[in-house]
Amino acid sequence: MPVGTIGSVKTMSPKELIEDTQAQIILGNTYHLYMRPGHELIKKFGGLHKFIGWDRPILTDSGGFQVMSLAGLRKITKDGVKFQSHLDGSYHMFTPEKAIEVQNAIGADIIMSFDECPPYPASKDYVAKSLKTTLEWAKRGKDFHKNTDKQALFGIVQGGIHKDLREESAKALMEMDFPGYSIGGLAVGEEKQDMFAVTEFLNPILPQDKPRYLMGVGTPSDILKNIANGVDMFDCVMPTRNARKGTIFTRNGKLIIKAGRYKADPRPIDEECTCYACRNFSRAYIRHLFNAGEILGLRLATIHSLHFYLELVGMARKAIFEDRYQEFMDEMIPKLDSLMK
RNA sequence: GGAGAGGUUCCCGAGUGGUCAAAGGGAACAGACUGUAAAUCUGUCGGCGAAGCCUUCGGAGGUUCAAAUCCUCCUCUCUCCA
Repeated sequence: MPVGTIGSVKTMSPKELIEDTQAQIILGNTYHLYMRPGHELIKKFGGLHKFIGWDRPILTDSGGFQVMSLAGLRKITKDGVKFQSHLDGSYHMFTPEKAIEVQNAIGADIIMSFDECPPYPASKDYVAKSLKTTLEWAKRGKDFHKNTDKQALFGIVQGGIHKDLREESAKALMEMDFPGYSIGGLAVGEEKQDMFAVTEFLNPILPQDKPRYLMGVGTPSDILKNIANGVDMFDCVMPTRNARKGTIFTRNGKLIIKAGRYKADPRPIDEECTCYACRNFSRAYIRHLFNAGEILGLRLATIHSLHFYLELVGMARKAIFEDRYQEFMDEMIPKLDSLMK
């Protein structure tokens, strides 16, 4: 799922997302859309789909991630989180009910419980306490959410890298019976092996017939490995953010387009790729656009990276259906996170 | 022809006796980025393996313990006047 935090997958029009990257669903963010332009305004426009001109599914994150990423601007209490706006310094109270109310107004198809995403490292005591709060908030949010026919509310499994806490979290949420389960609090600085250990551990615990969404992950190889651990859905800013900063993902590894080695390289970003950027433009040209600060460079890099991510998971899906996923991973992973030289 | 200003490390540009291998910016080069306060941030940027040494501030001499900085001549550029 490409990430469009404030109602826009940066540099991409909905038309490009559909035609050039094959995106089926995108993300929005409750905290950011609440702060600007405001959920009431979005509601007046008939919801986020209409406001941004996107008629495919949308998933909104609840603002739980901002509890961590805006740590300097908020205070957590049992009732919720008091944020100080990163835009104008004004104070705003987010409660689990408020997060649902805002998400109801925004109108995404899949919405998230309000959670605390604990930082890493954090003491186990802290993670346990935070988890308890997050579970209470999940219950409160679920009780508050009435629009269940049109908006599927997911619970978020927390618990850091601790298996006992993860199990406690998953089972408590399953008791509440959500239509889908998110796995949060990973890829926040812990060792990769710890992240994979958590998804592997949760795989047999979470229900088979409900989607599992690993929040905020990740690199191409992270995604393939977590698919092997039973994850169905991913979102990550990496393909878009890194593309804008000149690191482009390909099936042969990361390509840093600004590197001098591509100055006169006539090849496309990826010779096997069929995306718009690769069909029409050389590495030399895209590098030139980046070095000259031209917006088109950011756009072409984003088109390619999103196209690649979505193609990659499409290939993974196909490999699963053909019962050769392990083989597929063994072939792809060594290349994916290498640095193209 | 006369008067004045100036030539600094890839570029622009500080620096007017020692703390200067020389501020700052740009360019260049290398990298980071995981539920987006991000078209951002970090590092390198004369040579040698570090302490240190060597070469460098238009050119050639000179003064001084010490010169990018002071003096002499040469050379080139720019501005104004004729």
